[in-house]
Amino acid sequence: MSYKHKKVITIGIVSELTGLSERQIRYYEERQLILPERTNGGTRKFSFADVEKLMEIANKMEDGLQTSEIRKMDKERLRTDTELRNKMIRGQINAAFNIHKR
Amino acid sequence: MSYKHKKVITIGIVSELTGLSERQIRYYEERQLILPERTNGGTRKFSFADVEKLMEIANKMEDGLQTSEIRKMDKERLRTDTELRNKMIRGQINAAFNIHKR
DNA sequence: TTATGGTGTTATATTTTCTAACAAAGAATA
DNA sequence: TATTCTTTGTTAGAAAATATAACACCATAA
Repeated sequence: MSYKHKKVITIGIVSELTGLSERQIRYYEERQLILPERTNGGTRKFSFADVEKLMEIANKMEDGLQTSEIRKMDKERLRTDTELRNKMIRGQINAAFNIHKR
Repeated sequence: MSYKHKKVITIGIVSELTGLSERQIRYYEERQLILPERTNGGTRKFSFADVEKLMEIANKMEDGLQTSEIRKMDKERLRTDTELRNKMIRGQINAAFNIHKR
């Protein structure tokens, strides 16, 4: 996996990188906006991608959005991304078949 | 700075990523093979580049090298790299002057 | 107005990390 | 060979970092 997505950063460092309080970070996890991994002992581990995500969340919160709205946007984003990916895959499959058809 | 070089990983995670014991990692720092940063409280922070470096160190140790020899190789590597960079810079400067000379 | 959302703060427990010291096995050196 | 040095494990105790849970408070939504 890429360095960007590897979960290796503890919450104190994430707090420094994002400017968010640990309280806020834990709350956003509770609201399912981020999903850190855990050590065996239960300590949270975040990725740089999580850090980026948290900065986006901070921006949206500043714009007056609620966590529930952000959550919905995330889900919607996932849906359209998945849809697009599937379309592209179907396109590739069709192309592969058509090449050999004529 | 790139994710690869940002110092954000604590020693326990580094230990997991590299397979080295915390004792070994601290010892290699003592021998100046790596230079982690510190939090205000004194906790070490490593980068992915440090993790890569540690894997190289592990290989060299397996080959029977001593930390002092690895240290020398590092210094030598730094020397030649610096030398090469300076040569290239001088080359660029010369090229820039020559272009305008004729 | 009342309920919900977001965050700070506090308390207490647990986990993680730190340094320092001692021991031991193997490698290098006198 | 005898001695010193290198590397690593282990232990102990302190300090730092993180965890959860609860309470309070203000702002905003319903």
